[in-house]
Amino acid sequence: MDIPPKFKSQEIEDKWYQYWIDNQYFRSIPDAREPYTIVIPPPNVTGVLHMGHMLNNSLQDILIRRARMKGFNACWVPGTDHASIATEAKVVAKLKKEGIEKSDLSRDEFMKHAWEWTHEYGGVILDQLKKLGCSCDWDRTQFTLNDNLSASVIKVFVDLYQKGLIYKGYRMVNWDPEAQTTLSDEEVIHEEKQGLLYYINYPLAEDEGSLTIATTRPETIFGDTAICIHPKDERFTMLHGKKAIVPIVGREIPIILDDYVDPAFGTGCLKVTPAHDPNDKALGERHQLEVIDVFHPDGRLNEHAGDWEGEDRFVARKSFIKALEKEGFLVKKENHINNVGTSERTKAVIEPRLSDQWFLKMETLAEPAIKAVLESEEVALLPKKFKNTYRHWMENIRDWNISRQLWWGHQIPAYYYGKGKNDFVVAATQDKALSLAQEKTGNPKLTVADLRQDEDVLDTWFSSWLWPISVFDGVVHPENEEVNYYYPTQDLVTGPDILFFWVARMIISGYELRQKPPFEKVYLTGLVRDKQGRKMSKQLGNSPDALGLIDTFGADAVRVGLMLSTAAGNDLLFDESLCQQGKNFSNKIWNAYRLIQSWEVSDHSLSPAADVALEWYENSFNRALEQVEDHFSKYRVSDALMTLYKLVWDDFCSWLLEAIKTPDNSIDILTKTRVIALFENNLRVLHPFMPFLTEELWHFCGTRTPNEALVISQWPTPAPFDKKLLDDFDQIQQLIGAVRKFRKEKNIGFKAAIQLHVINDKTPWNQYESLLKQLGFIENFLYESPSDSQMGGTFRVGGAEFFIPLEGRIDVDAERQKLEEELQYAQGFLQSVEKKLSNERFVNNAPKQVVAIEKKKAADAVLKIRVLKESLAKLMQ
RNA sequence: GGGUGUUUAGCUCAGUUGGUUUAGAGCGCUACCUUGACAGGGUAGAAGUCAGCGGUUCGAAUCCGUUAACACCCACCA
Repeated sequence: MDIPPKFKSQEIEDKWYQYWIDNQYFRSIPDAREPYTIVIPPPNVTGVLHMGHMLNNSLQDILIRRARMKGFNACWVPGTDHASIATEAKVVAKLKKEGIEKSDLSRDEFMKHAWEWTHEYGGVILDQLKKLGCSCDWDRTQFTLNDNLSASVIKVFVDLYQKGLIYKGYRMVNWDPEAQTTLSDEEVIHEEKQGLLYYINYPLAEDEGSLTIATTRPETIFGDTAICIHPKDERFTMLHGKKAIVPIVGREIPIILDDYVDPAFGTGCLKVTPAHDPNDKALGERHQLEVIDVFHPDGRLNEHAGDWEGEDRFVARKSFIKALEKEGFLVKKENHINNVGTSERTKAVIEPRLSDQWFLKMETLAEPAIKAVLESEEVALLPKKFKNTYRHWMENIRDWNISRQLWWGHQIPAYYYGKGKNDFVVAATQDKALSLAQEKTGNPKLTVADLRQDEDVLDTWFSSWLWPISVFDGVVHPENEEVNYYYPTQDLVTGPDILFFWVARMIISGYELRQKPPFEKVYLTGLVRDKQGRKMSKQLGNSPDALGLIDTFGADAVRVGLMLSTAAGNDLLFDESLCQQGKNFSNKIWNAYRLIQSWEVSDHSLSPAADVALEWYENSFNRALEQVEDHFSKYRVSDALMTLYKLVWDDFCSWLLEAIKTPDNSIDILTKTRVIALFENNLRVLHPFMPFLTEELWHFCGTRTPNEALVISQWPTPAPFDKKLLDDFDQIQQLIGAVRKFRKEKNIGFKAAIQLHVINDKTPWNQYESLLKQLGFIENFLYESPSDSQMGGTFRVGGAEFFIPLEGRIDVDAERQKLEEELQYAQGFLQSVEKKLSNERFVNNAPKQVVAIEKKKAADAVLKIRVLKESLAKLMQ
C-alpha cells in the first residue's frame, strides 16, 4: 500500500463525516444505557461560524465523543436561535437596501421576508459545525421558532401569568432608539465616555436672580418639571417654595426639596426630568410632578421641543447649547466622564423611557437556582470563580422585562377586548382567549374580531431559557419518555458572557418547570483573543476566517490548536501557529503509521530489546491514560491533550518506534502485532480530539466493518502500571541522554563504538543492555572500575557513576571544570538540605515522610560529593 | 463607586490541601545532524530574584497584609 508522506486532512474529512452520518453513529434514542447529554448553545440562525463557536463546539465534541466511546448513550442536540433583535435588524437592513421600509410593511408581510431570509441563510452555521467534525444528532435539530418550541414558550408564558409571576407594568425601561424596542438590563452595555457637564442658569419666576444647575443632557430641558435641592443645603434656603423658569422654554416649574440630591455634585441644584431618567422618575412620583416625554421613539425630539422638533437628540444637544449660550443662559462647560448605556446589538445609546411592558417577577423564582449553585452544588460552575459573579447577580436580581417591540419572535399571547389598558386576557390560543374574554366581560356576543393580540414579541432569551427542556418537548408534555430519559443533561459548554442572559435563567426555569437543574456542570470557556490580547471583532478585522483555517490546516489541526491553548475560564490568545503545531502533530502520527505499515514481517524471533521497549510502552500508556482520566474529571481538556501529545510524540515515536525499528526494515510478526495494537489504542484516546485523522488511520490498521468504526469503538480501560519499571526506564533514558551529551562534548561520532564502565552500580542496567545496543549507543558494558592509569571521562546519572575510556583525548582542564561545577552544585544542595535537617523544629514538626525524604536527599548528596571528590583527586594526580 | 480574577523562561501557560522542586511544560530560540516514517524531522543546549514590599511559619511561587499594572463583571449620582 502506498501512503503519501504528507497527511492531507482536507482530502479525507468529508468522506469520514459522510460515513459517520450514513451509519447513524450520532443518532441517539433512549435505551437501556446511561445517557450523556449536551444541548448546544444555539447559535444565531443567521450567524456564521467564528472562533468562539469553534472553541466551545470543539470542546463539546470532545466531551461527547469520549462519552460515546465510554459506552454512554451520547446525545448532542443541535439547533439555532431566532435571535429576535439581531435577525430583525439584519432583515430590516436588507429590505432598506431594496428600498423597502419596515414601516411600509404589514406584520405578515414582514414576517414573510424574515422567514425567507431565515430559509436562505439559516442553518449555514450548522453545516459549518459539520466541517469541524461535530457529532451532533442532526435528526434532533431544533429552532426556537419551530412550532413545538413556540408552543412551549406560549405555555410557559400563560402558566407564569396565571401564577401571577408575569405582569404588565408602566415602567421606565431601556429603549433602543435604533431598533425601536426595549431591552433587558442585561442587553445594555455600560461604557465610560468622555462627555461634558453643562452649567445652565434658570431665572427665578417671581424674584430677581437665577439659580444654576449642572446637567449632561441639556436637550432634555424641554421635559423639565422641577428643580430639586437638598432640604438642608443652607446655600439655597432662600429658594424654598420658590419657582424657576426653564430657559428658552419659558415654563414655570417648582423648586422642590429632596435629600436624594448630593449637594457636593455640580452646583447642588438638580433639574428634574421624570420622563427621561429613572431617578428623576422616582423624584417625580414622590412630588407628584408632571411627566413630559420629549422624544420620538427613534430618538428625535418631539412637539415639546419647539424649534428643535424633529432634530436628533445629539444634534439638538449641540444646537440647543448654542442657543443657550447666545441667550446668556450657559455658564460654563466642564469635562465629565459619564457612564453611557449602549445597546448590545445595535450599539445605539440607550434612552430611559417610560412605557407599558411585560415583566417576569424573578425574586422567588431565583431562590432554588441560588441554592443549586451555592449550597447543594447540584449545578457546578467551572471554573469556580464564577460562583461569586453568579451569587451577586442572583441576589440582586430584578424583574425581567420580557416584551420587545419587534415582530420577529413569539408574539405575546395577550388579547385585548376593549380600549382600557387592562382589558385583556392571556391564553394560549385565540379560542381560549375568546371564551375567557366573554366570561370576563359577561358579554357572550364578543367575537374573534373584537380581540386584538398584543403587538409585542417576547425576548429571545424567553425561549432560550427553556432550551434544555423544550428540545425534548418537556414543556408541553412534561412526562414524555425523551425528557425523562435525557433531562437533566450532563454538561453545558458556553461563554461567560451569557452567564446571566442564559445559563442562570435556564437553571431558574429548570427548577420551576421540572424541579431539577438543566445540567450538572457548566464549563465556561474563555474569550478568544488575538495574540496581542485584543478581543476578536469584525471592526478590528483580527478574527481569522474559521472555515479558512480548517481549509488551510485541517479540522483536526485547528481543534488541536484551539485545545492546546485553553484552560476553562481563561481567555485564550489565539495564534495561527498553534494550528500549525496541530498540523505537525497530525503529520507525526500519520508518519508513525507509515513506518509501522512499511515493516516487512520476517521469521526473526522477538528481539529482547523490542520486548523490553514494548513492555515499557504498555506501562507508559497506562500511566498516561490515568493522567488523562484525571484531567478530564477536572475538565482540564488542554492538559489531557498535552499528556497525549507527549505520549505519542515522545514515548511512542521517539522511544518505542526507535527501539524497535531495524536497519533492514523487517520485524517479527509478534512485535508488529503488538505495535499495531498499541497504535490503535493511541488512536482511540486521540479520537475525541482528532476525529478525522484517527478514523482514517483506524481503517488503515485493519479491515473494519461499520460496527467496528473508531467513532463507536471502546475507550481503553484504565489498567494498573508498574511504577518501578517506568522509573528504571527513566534512568535508562537519562543514561542515553548523558551518553549523547558526552559524545557531543568529546566530539565522538554518533556511530563510534564506546565502552561504558559502570563504577558504582545500583540499577539493573544489564536488563537493558540489548535495548541500549539496539539504540546504537554503547558497544559494551563493563561492570568494573577502570584501572588507575586509564584515561577517560566520567559522568553521573542518579547515584551511578560512569566512565568512558578516551585514549589521549582527555581535556584535563575541561574535565576538572565540569567536575568542580557539579561539586559546587552538589555542595550547595547538601547545604540547604542540611540546614533543614539541623533545624530541630523542622525535624520535630514536619511529617515523618518529609524528613525521611530530606535525609535521603542528604545521603545521596554526600555520596555524590565523595564520588566527585575522588574523581577530581584522580584527575589531579 | 463595589466586586472578581490575573501577574512564574522570549511567547502561551502548569505548579492540585505550604515540604520528593536552589521552579516545570509546549512553542520559539541557539548549535549540530539529512540516501528510507516524518526538515511539518532528530540530538543537545541556553534561558526565570515565581510583579514590588512587609508578615506568618522550622519551611512560602503556594497562606496573610499592602502597593502597582492589566483584565473582566456589577452599579440610576445629575
